[in-house]
Amino acid sequence: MRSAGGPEGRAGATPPSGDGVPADADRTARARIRDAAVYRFAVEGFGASVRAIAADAGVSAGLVMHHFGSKEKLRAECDAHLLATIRRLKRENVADAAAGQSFFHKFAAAEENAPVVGYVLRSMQDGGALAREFIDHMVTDAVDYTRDGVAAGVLVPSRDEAARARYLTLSSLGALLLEVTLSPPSDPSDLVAVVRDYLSNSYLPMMELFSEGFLTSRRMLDDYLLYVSDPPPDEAVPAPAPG
Amino acid sequence: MRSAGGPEGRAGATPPSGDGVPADADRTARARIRDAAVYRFAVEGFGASVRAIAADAGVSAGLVMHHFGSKEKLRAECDAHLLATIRRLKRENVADAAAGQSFFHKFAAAEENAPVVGYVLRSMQDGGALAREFIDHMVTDAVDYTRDGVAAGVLVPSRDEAARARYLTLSSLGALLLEVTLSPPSDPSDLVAVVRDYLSNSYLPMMELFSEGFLTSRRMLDDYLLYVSDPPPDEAVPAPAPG
DNA sequence: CCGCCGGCTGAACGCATGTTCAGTATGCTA
DNA sequence: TAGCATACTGAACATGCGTTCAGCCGGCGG
Repeated sequence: MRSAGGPEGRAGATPPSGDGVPADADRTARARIRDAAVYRFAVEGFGASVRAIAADAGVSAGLVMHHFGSKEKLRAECDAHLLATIRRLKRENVADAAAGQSFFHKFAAAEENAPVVGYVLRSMQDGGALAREFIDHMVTDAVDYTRDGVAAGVLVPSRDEAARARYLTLSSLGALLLEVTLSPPSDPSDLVAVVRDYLSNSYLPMMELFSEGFLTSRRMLDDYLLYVSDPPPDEAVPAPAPG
Repeated sequence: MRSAGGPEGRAGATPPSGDGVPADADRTARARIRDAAVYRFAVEGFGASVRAIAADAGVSAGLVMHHFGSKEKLRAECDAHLLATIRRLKRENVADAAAGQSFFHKFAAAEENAPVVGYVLRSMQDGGALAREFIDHMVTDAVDYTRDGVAAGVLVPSRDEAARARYLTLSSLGALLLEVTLSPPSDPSDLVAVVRDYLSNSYLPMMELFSEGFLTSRRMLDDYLLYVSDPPPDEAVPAPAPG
């Protein structure tokens, strides 16, 4: 399919593609490959074959190697591109982001960036560098948001703000990751639907927990605080789990 | 290594292995293969090769096929075995399990069942049937525990106990999964150390959240409750995220 | 006009995988 | 002792993978 230098050849490839966002056919093969890779990686995970990606982009497998050198480097470029996209989306939405979760909710529930969400989730499954970076960003943001919230008096202060921010972020993202992994959408375009369902199902318990707590007494917390302020002599590390 | 019918041959294989828990060499090859598979799967994930498993068990790859038919069936048997193990451990510890988390904390922090924990985490990463079953069990248990806790007056009641149990379970397990995926132990035997570190780091924020909540006012919760009791006419599904 | 260079293909290579198979050794049964 | 089922091996097969390579084609500088 698509013999080298056919009727249209790589029309419009060498000259700058011109205006705005070009249609799929009218773009650099390189860019098409990258986008196809993002999509395939999001849908199938990073085990997706170079040949499948190449087929999606309408080129040969050899060309992928020609442009990117190796599958690993291709993935690295996808990671970089995704990180840039996320940063842009974040910047665009920072205005109406009130709480830490908020950005992610809006972001993940938006139809148009299903591939981005899928890719990030895959990266989390994989433990890649992107996931680490993404989560660090989320944690940093959460620290900022909670600081503001505490200052404004709408959030309860914590004895260890950093630990709380990390805990809340890991819980939110981890739960979502687990949910999506457990019941993956049959059609990848349903990803956002699954995400939205999960978010709407967890909203009530989350709000209850955030507003009313879970334990009726402070005893376990106080016990723990007492415990860490005066630990038993034979143990350096605070504690695994008193309860 | 270990040619067919060497000096010791399959000594003690056909006759019942006799008493108690036999040493590694003195056991059915079939059992050795299964255990090696559990270990490899836990350490490397389900991409671990049949040859590697066979080598660990000290047999040829062909024998694995002879006993299990296919890699898939081998994994199915590992799943079944793990599920049985988990149920046993649960039964043994049900006595001193007070809260929903408690069992899992003790279970995951115990040195001896690192392979079990690793295998379950891998299964969650993979989205396999075992993970679904395991989590369903955890959720069911959480429902029971919270019912008891609410009845005893130590836990705040929820407007949707099932949803809360699921939310709490997915959050706990998801966060742990994410943490381990993000910074996997270099030596697989360090798994429980990583788990223990994570648990001790999240204990304070968790206790704070459970005891003191996160939001200082009930407004968001009340808004949501008002919203679901009288939803806007153009929308069937409750809500994605008001805030 | 020529030659070159870069985008691009299709076939091939090397490797790892799951699986098959013919064949060997061993213990049980008759 | 003969025969048979079973445990087991080592080589081989088929497949899919990432990657390499010789070569085609077309635009562009001389």
